[in-house]
Amino acid sequence: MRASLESLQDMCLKAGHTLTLQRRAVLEVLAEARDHPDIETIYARATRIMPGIGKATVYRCVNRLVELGGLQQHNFHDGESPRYEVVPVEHHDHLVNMQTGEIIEFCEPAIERLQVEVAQRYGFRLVDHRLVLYVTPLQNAPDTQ
Amino acid sequence: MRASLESLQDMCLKAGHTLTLQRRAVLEVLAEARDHPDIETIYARATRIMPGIGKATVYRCVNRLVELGGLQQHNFHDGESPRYEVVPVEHHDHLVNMQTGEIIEFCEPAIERLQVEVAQRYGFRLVDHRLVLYVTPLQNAPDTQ
DNA sequence: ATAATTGCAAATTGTTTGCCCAGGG
DNA sequence: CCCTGGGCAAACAATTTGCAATTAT
Repeated sequence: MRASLESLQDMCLKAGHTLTLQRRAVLEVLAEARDHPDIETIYARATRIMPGIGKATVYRCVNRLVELGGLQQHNFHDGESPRYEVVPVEHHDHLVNMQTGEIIEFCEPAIERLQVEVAQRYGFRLVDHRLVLYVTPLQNAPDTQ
Repeated sequence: MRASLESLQDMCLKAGHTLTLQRRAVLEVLAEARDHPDIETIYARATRIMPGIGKATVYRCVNRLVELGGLQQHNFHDGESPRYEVVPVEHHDHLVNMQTGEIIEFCEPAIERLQVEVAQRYGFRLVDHRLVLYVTPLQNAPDTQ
């Protein structure tokens, strides 16, 4: 479950932003994405809804959403451009299938609890975290680089 | 515990690389760093050991080390340049003090075990993972390291 | 109306590459 | 000596910004 298109629009309006056609297009793309797209992909999809939209506009819109806290930036792959995901209502972490690039969401409460514990052990309060598991399918017996 | 300067030098020699003065400087910087420096920092430190070293040389050397598997790249902060760390002998994860930027290493075997379990639950084999905890001091900042 | 926003192109930033010379094994 | 590798500057790629024209409220 992720934030709806309406809640993203609300967020923009509350921040005093105008709901232009291009902004609507980007928000729609983001709200419907199930695959953690990068800017290039978001741009391509937004172009289908709003032909002629500029890439700079997409960058600006995405960055604003991130600042507003409605969008999360991920760095799943070193050296590649960041991926984006509308902040989910219920938290989850990610599993990256290195064979296909597919990204799977999961949540393991036991891990979440342990993270809080570790932070406390060092005298801190856990504010946020990133956990990404890089995996390969079990049936294949791929390399062990 | 991390790989020693000597083991890094060995790694380069075995790969057929020359141990030039500038390479020695970068390796020394990396072997001695305790703070996950970025390229700019590595460059600055290497300059003190080997004045006149070019930034391109630092990039080349660092990238080669990463390819050889002797150096790890981290993306602790979205939008900032990557940080580097000599591959540690024993695995650990990281805790980022958001107040100071300090990076603390930790290892929680229970979390490690659960990660393998989660991967299997989805039909995968865990190849690698990234876990970063973003934290703030509870009250008074205790010492670590 | 009027303040925000767009598209474009130019500017930045971070990183890589081509080239020709220098130094390590 | 040969070949890797260094410095420099130009090339690149990704992202940001300035600006005049445009659009939402």
